[in-house]
Amino acid sequence: MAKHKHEHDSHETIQEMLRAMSNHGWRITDQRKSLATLFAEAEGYLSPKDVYESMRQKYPGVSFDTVYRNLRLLSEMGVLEQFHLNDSLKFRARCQSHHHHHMICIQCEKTVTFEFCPMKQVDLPSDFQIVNHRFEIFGYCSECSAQASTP
Amino acid sequence: MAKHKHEHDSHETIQEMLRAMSNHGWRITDQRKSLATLFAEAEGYLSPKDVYESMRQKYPGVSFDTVYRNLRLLSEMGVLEQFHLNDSLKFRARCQSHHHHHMICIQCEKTVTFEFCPMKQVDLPSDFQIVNHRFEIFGYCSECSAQASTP
DNA sequence: TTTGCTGCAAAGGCTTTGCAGGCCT
DNA sequence: AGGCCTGCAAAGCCTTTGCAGCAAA
Repeated sequence: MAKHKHEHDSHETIQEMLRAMSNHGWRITDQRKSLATLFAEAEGYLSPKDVYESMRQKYPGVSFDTVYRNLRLLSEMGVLEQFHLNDSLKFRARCQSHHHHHMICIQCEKTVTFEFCPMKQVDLPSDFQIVNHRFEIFGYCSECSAQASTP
Repeated sequence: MAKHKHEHDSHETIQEMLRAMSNHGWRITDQRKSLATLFAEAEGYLSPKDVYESMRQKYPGVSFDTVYRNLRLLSEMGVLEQFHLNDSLKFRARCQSHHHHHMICIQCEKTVTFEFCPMKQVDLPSDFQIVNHRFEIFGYCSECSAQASTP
């Protein structure tokens, strides 16, 4: 049941991503379908290399520059978001639903969502013109801390 | 008076940085003195290139790899902190005094400190083991927004 | 059919590394 | 005097770009 729900969500996400590309006048190629599928099913962050390796399994002929080109295009379009984790660039599907923040596991790099947003509480000098903000909590998710405590 | 105070702070910071290096058994070279001075006096973030350009004025013979080596060593030691701004790596002197967060001007890259920390308020799942957190607010500082509104 | 997209290859940045000589301690 | 640090040079990533052929619309 949970599994079925997850598959449904992934399928929705894939369709959304492909629709977004189409709306921007982009062509839907096999490579881009692979890319959409990959990010819709990913639970954490993916590096360009991760993306290349994964795509190559389903689509052997893919090249590195195509990966980079599409990662960049999708990021500029707001479908993916970039993030620097351990000094290397990573990507994940941007959460389109509503505003929230993440806890990020520094071991497996999976993310856990929470609703609290500090911007509602913070009191700031009025002469600073706010554009956006970041708030992330780093640590070990339940699975990784369980592993660490059973050596 | 304010100027005098600032100079005093810079001087303190330089001494702290040099002492930290010395405590770690590192040698105090002219290049490292330049580096310490530069970061103690900088108000915002500096890229490796910025650092190289600035150091070269006071110390013409400096090389790029020395800049990188020392930036890395100082970061690992906790004297400097790294940050990705506009997709490029930047450095600044880590605030040693007390815990706080920053507003960062996306134009001039200067930072404004504020005391509010969201970790006191946020309520999280107990099975996530927190290690650290980031909270930054991006926008235009008073000077840059004033410039923007007078074209 | 018409562009846009891809793969190939090569170039371009940024950062790191090996080495001999010089400087800090 | 000894060993760390530097500058030079070159290599090593990671990422971008030019180009001809192919594929989506």
